[in-house]
Amino acid sequence: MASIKDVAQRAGVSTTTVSRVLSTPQAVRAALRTRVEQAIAELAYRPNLAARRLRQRRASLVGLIVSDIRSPFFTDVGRAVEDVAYRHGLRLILCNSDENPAKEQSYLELMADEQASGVILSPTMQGLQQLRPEAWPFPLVLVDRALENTRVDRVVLDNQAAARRATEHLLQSGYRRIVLLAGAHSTTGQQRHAGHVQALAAAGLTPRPVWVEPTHRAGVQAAADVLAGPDRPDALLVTNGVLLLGALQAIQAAGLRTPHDIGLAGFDNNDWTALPALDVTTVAQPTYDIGRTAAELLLQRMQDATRPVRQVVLEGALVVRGSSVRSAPAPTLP
Amino acid sequence: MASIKDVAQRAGVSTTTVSRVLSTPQAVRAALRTRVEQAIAELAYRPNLAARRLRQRRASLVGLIVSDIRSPFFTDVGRAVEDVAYRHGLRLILCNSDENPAKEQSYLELMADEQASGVILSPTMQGLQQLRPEAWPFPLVLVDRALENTRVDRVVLDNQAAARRATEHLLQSGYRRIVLLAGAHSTTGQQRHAGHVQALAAAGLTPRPVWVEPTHRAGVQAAADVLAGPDRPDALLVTNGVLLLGALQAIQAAGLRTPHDIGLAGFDNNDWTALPALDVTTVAQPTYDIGRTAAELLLQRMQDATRPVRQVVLEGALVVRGSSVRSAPAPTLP
DNA sequence: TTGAAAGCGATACCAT
DNA sequence: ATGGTATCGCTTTCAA
Repeated sequence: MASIKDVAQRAGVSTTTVSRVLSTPQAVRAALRTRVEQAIAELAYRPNLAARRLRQRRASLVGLIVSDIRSPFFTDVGRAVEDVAYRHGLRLILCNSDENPAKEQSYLELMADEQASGVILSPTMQGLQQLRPEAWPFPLVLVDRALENTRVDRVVLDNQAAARRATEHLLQSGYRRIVLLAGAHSTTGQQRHAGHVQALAAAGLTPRPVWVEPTHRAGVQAAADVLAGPDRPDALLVTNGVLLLGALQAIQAAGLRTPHDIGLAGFDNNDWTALPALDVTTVAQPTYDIGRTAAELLLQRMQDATRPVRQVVLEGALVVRGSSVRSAPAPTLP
Repeated sequence: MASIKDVAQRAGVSTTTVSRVLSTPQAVRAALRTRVEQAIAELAYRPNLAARRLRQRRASLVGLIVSDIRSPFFTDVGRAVEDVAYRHGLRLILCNSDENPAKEQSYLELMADEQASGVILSPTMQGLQQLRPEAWPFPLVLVDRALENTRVDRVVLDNQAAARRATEHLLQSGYRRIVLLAGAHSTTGQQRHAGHVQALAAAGLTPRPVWVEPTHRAGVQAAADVLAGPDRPDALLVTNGVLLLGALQAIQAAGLRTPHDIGLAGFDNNDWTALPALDVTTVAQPTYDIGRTAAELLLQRMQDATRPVRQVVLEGALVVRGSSVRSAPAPTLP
């Protein structure tokens, strides 16, 4: 493995010059620069990152810690972050906390140990409550989930508005006994709950939220319980894609059909929701924009640690499909 | 940021002793060790990984480079690899090549730059053809995709047998005009094609393979073309989960119903395939086992570079559901 | 069992 | 514009 010394020797210059060719080429005379570049090519030299980091005391590397790597939402966000990072010569390390606060903590420590230049985090609820951004040696940007009073850059969906619109849509379709399946342990679940309650209140209706662990299994079980219980709802609104699939599974297992027997709408416009046989109404999130914006916020923060904290709020788009639209229109409200 | 010097000073020992407490605690007298450990705790000391790597010339870190981060197959594999790596004090870096040979190459170089201890790779076809395992400074284990004659450890599915069984199942259900939608640019697609052809040949039937880019869009398009073309097939077999969803989309868009109008089966037992309204017959892969085995092969190779190359072949399980079973049984073959 | 000191490979300061 | 040299923080001989 060739080192900077070997390159210097071969080019007949000092290691300093080689280093400069690598970092500030315009500071080296063209003739010398060419010789160095040739030596680099001939030796297939690659700088030792460990040595560089040791000296510079930071790595050209950003971390993305997500709560569920399987979610298309986060893979899309990840792709956007990677695109931006790559264009700025930063490497991306992807970590999956799996909704586990201990794992999340461990990955944040990994990032500190690796001397990451910055981290984008989709925190667990517990992690968010304990989060002390200033305690970490890197700038932090939150995505998807955040608390109002946390003093840290973030980009989130207008969850409340999106849930309100989805609920209003269900009401307009004539559904009245709506149950909300809300993902537990996340701020998004709470905010979507708030928007849902808001819309119901405006219509003079009482909310019926059910809080569910954000797993497929739990989604199936909770939906099945609700459907089998007393006063079966005439519609379900589900606050994330995983639970939405679970709810649909339970609906079909119970022999019910959307939109007639039951209305259905939910967050995350995953591929399968568009299948004609399912045709599920969803709230589509601007996933790529979310990731791109988060990466940009991080880059700006890396350049200026003192700039004011920014929150970017993006809008979701309601994709109306057959699962929430009854052929016979509901009677108009008074 | 406290360094090993600070710890040594506080504990009244040399840096050598601190280093030993960290790596070989039993080589330090209990009394001293306790003092050092206390100093470490008081200063919240964390070793500088860059310095350690620079000295040791390798990182306690393994890479997993997958071709599609969105696939549940790879996220399951990733989880297994992470579990094993974590238990052995190794960190995992997850990379997504996105079926792009250039990205794959770039990530392999990243791993070399990071001085990774080992890499698990699901290669693109082009990457596989050019792959020179001995050219990398780390041991390599292939998952999911491999060529017979590559001299490298690997763990793969018995793709041919699985495709043969799936095809035999379709034949037993009475389907005769079967079209195979096969993912292009992958050894798995080719091997599954081979198993399919084998089963058809045994039944005296002519294969009708269609090679498709492994994206959702391309899957929809290809299936739509096949369904609208002359001599419409009576069944589709699809070699991966992404294309399977696309095929189902096209089937439903064409107003066809499984299993009567058309039979359907495919690889990857993704969550949505179990929805009663879809009920798609699939080949389930032992994803966690694949990941665990790959990680174990890598660890063994890291310990002994000279051990013979091993290939582990795992079996898939055919999950028969309604999409491929006609209510009226087919006439028995002669 | 413990410590002194060399050295890993790069960068950054200070000369020239 | 270029080079000499100290230095980043740790591990690893080697000696005691």
